Amino acid sequence: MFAYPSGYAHVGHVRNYIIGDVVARTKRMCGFNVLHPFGWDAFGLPAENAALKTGTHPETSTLDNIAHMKGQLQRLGISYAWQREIATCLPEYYKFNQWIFLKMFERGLAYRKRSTVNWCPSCQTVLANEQVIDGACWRCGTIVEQRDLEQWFFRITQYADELLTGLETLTDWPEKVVVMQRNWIGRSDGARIKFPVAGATESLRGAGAPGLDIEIFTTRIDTIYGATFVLLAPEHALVETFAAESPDPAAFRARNAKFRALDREARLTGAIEKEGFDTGRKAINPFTGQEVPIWIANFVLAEYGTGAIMAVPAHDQRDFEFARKYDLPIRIVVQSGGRESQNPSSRLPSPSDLTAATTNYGRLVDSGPWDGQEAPAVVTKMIADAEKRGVGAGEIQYRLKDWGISRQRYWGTPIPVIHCEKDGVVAVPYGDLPVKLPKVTTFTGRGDSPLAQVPEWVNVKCPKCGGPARRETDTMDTFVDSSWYFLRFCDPRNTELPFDPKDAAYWMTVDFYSGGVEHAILHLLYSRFFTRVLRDVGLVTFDEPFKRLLTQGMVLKNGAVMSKSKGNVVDPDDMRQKYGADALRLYVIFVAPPEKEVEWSDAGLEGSFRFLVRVWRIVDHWAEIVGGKDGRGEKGEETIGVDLTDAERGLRRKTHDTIRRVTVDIEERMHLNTAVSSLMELVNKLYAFSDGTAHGQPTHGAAATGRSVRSLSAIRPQTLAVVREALDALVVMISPFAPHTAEELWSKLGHAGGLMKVTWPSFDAEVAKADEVVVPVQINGKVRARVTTPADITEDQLRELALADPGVKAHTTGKTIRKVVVAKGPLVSVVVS
RNA sequence: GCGAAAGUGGCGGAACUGGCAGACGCGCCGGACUUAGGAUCCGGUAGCCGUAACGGGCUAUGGGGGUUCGAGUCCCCCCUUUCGCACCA
Repeated sequence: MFAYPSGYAHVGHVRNYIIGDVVARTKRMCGFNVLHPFGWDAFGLPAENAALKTGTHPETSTLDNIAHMKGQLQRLGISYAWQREIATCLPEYYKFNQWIFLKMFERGLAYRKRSTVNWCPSCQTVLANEQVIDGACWRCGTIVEQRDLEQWFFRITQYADELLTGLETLTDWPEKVVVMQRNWIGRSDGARIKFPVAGATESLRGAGAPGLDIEIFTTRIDTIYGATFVLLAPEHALVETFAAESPDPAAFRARNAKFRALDREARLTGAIEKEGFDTGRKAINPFTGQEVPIWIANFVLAEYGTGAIMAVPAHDQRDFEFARKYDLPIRIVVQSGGRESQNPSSRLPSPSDLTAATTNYGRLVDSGPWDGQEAPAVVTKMIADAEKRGVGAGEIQYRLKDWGISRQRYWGTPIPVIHCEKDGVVAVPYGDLPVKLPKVTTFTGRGDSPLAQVPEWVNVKCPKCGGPARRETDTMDTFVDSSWYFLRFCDPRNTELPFDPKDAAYWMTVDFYSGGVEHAILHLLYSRFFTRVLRDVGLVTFDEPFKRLLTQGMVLKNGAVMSKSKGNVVDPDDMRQKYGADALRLYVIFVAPPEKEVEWSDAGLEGSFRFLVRVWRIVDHWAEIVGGKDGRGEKGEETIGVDLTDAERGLRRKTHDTIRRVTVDIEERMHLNTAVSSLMELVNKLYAFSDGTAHGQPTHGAAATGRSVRSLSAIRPQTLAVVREALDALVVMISPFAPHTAEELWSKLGHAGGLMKVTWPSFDAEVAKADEVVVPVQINGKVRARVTTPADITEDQLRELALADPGVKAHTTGKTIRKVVVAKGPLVSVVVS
């Protein structure tokens, strides 16, 4: 588990940890060697922002917060391997952020470029595309601005296709997350096609330039005969060229500038009116050979594809609207609907009758030599044709962009490079790692990198030439820290490598990973990327880091997500003081399945508390007789199962059936809430078995005497064995949920040594099976009778028995029996008429 | 607009692969124990209609169709909610 040390954990956070702990404890008892570690995502803006306000250094506040939250988790009895605790703000950790960065730099996976980036004016730093939600900063919700900056990027796009195909192997991930990642990566198969600019003059081409082409990207090359104009993004490189040679360059530029401004606004608010204007120039459609006008349009995105498109108004709704608005030609080249016409041209609607674009694939018409052919076959052929003629080629586009990791902030990992006037960008030698964060004490929040204020840190000698040089003053996005922390857990104290590959091979991959859906793209995509990079570096041998993913629901209070500012935070420490850690643990598990959102309820917590008291009481009731020194052992195990009364057999069956259900619920289905209800049923059964004698206040051991109606000598050894079996199983199975209570009860039952060494109970399927079953009999689909039969009855016997039943006869006499179905269940279904 | 998931008592939720809908808990009602009970134990609790009695009948899983001996579960249409994507050419 990994958490941002905000200072306090509320029950929403804690729910996630409890879910993990239940699984970890169960697996441990099942004999697995479980790695259940905890770490701190300790770098980040909030600590630095707090420093701006309060003057407390981020390091101080972060370490204080960690200490407090760690206490909260420990008090809840979460069984973390604290000896493997890590914190990303420590040089021992971030040294390897830098190490990995250098490996990526060597491989060309970390690079620097100037580009337009998302700038959050409130956080005073840039954001990756993934970190901009609806045009706003993912952290503070401020609308982002665009800035032109020189930035470090990770070349995640190099792995785009692998990240996409890898999704298919993630069968234990929620489909929702897989779909979100697939959409984010956004692969489009299409073609890049050149539309030469008609009549390109020497001045336009520039001296010796090969020719002036507009390259467009399309996924619908099959509609290219319907491409009746070309649209450029306002940011397209040719726009300025066209402006310069236009009759009124100033006006041209002004109109375009309006689009660029509008375009940014549109991205933030949603839809805008599609607008554009004619450049006055023409391009040549390389398939039809016809000249088509070139326009600039505000809805064409510069950052996707080539920043230019061929417009096919008949078969693209956006182009259609644009064409109608500006009265541009529309040419239909795909038959709509399909089968209604064998004679294509005769039934085509007239373009002027169209009310909307038809976007279906279908038989081509009015497309020269391609007439009558259909997608997808024709798409392949047309791309091949374009390649042959040198006017284009097949191309795959991704929506995914490279990951901008530079942050102009202090509280993060320094990027380990040095800028030398002579040698340019030089990597810090591995031997000089870590590049430690200098102690900056004044935070201005100005938006330049705080590290730049520390001259003795910034000014260094170039590792190559020894000349004067400056350190990079940006720090890394904190998502870098969290992209590989799970690997560090395998070998957290390694000083030479991020981790020993042998340790990673032993522990990885992560079998069970849980967190909120908010990580569906950001963290989970970056981690998948890092894992592949580290694979290529040779540190791991697998592609996917997380085998099974659970996206757990949030805990709401008064219908809203808990937050300090809303004042609706439920503090686990308060609840623990009132009801105990175990009741809190049990409640958050029982209230709903892990992946569902829940509304916090004190009454529900109280119910869980009551259940634990009830467990305590029933164990306490029997403890002395069952757990006493003369009770355990001699009179015990050899007699179990032999010569039992109905009630004893019933309890035994319930015990074994409960073991089965709870085991399946936790280990396979992750239905932790129903595992608890099964345990509740077992407890109810134990009360019924105890015949109303187990009541009164919970005692603390000896006081049980006198309340028990039966003395030890009056109890059959068989009874004792059956009860002991039930109580032992109950206490062990409840221990993942309520470890403290279970531990206490375990010793009450006379066991020496704690639960840590106990193995999970196993069940006997034979015992768990009922020996008599009540079989419902349906007549024409309605249950009309029930027959009681031995469980091992054959189908034929059951059929006869059912038909002979008086209740069934009442519905069948005088009618014809059409059909009798004996179904597993079992159930008998009779059809009469 | 596109895509996905979900919709079950007063409430949270069960129902595993198409097989007795409502497990378990909360709440509520009743009983026992008690000077007392807001503790505890026992029992009841989907709705409607009947009965002297219950082992009675009907209707019920957002609405409407369908497949099936049998549908909360599968298929089609619609409604609502939540989430994701949103000019990606």
